[in-house]
Amino acid sequence: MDVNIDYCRCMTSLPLVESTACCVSSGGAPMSVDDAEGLARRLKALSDPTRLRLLSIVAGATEQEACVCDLTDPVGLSQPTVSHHLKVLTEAGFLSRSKRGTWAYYRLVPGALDTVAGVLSRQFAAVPPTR
Amino acid sequence: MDVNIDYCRCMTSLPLVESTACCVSSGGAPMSVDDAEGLARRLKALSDPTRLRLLSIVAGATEQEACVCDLTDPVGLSQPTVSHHLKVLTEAGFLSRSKRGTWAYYRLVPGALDTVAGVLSRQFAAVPPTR
DNA sequence: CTCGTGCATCGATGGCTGTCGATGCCCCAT
DNA sequence: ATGGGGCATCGACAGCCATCGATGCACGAG
Repeated sequence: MDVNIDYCRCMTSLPLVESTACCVSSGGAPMSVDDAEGLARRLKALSDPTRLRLLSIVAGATEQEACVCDLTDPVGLSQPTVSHHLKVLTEAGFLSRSKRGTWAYYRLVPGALDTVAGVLSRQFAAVPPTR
Repeated sequence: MDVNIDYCRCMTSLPLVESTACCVSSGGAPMSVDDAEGLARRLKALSDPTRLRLLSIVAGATEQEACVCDLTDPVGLSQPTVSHHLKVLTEAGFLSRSKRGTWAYYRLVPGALDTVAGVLSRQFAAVPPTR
């Protein structure tokens, strides 16, 4: 809001005189707002110590599968809190949930973490000054 | 707090009777609390759409370098807010700051994002049931 | 020296979020 | 049918955070 179009004064400064202007011609287009929000939402799901530990426990569990009762004690939090974190991770696409009998089993979604890691590596690769 | 050691009843259930126990023997040790907090802190710095866009603008800028006045208009936020975000990214180790004259130039710290991406890929690699 | 400019910091504020106890639902065993 | 246990949801609450205007600081230009 209040997008004051007064673009840095880059366009009004003399060329070749870099010491009097802080111009950046931005070789590549910046990340789109939508892409940024999507990636940020997934990263936000990962940016909690408890959730990271839950993921690592599930990843290291037998058959890469764990139910809620397996997770409350290792992380030392209440069952509602653990359920909440698992829901966040599931809605972010990192865990899948399958209910069998009275238990709800969570497992890693294959490739979900690698996808985020790949975006982090690629999206922000510094473009060498070859252009 | 209140670590009630009542470990799931896994150890008290009969072996081979999987349908009456939700046991998980957890092949690999879960992520340590310290590691989880450290990674979570770095991911939290990345889990904001504005900060992701700032990183991408810096990455795409000429010489991979940009000052604050280059960044306020593209993201459409006030200068104090942009300064705040840049500080967060700098303290998390993703940006470096160098002041030249009146301008403060920010640039990507080489390898910082790749390190986080690598941890995400490796730390949670599903251990195949080979043990 | 003085003025203007780029930037960081401060204080305030509204919104989000991690946590818990209480509760309700569903499924299984008896 | 009845009881119990696993789990999700609800409501509440405290702490954190993104954002802003105002202010202060440092540096360069005149």
